[in-house]
Amino acid sequence: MNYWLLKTEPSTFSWDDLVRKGCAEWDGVRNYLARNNMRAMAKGDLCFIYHSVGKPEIVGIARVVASAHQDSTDASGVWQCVDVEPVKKLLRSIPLAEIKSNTQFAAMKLVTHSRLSVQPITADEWKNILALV
DNA sequence: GCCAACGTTGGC
DNA sequence: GCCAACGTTGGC
Repeated sequence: MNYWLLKTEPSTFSWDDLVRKGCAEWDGVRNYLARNNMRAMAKGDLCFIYHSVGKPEIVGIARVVASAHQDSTDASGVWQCVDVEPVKKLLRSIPLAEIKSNTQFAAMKLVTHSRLSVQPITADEWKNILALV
């Protein structure tokens, strides 16, 4: 099983929106690297949901329920998305500042490639983030 | 195929 | 609101 981080602007689609829907297409991604990462995602993989803009922080955990398929918001057929469902909200959101200030996360894509919206997370990073909660 | 111009993302 | 980082576009 692999781990991932999904970024979203809460004003567009927030953690609460995901909980309300129960299951959602992670659509609207228009970046090739992010798309390739989604293609590598398998059913059952776990993802951190990260809120960008405003209050940057990791807010919850979601599970992949369908691997990459056509993005229904894209007519060209170029873009794909996965389906995710909420697993649980973190008891305490982990702010970006806290991740940046901790040297054990220096190699995280969130730090080194801050604009990538779908990122792989290593098992160690996953475990260490959860240890902060 | 290079690179300048431009648009977007997203932290601060 | 500013600006750095980065992706994309298009002229040559």
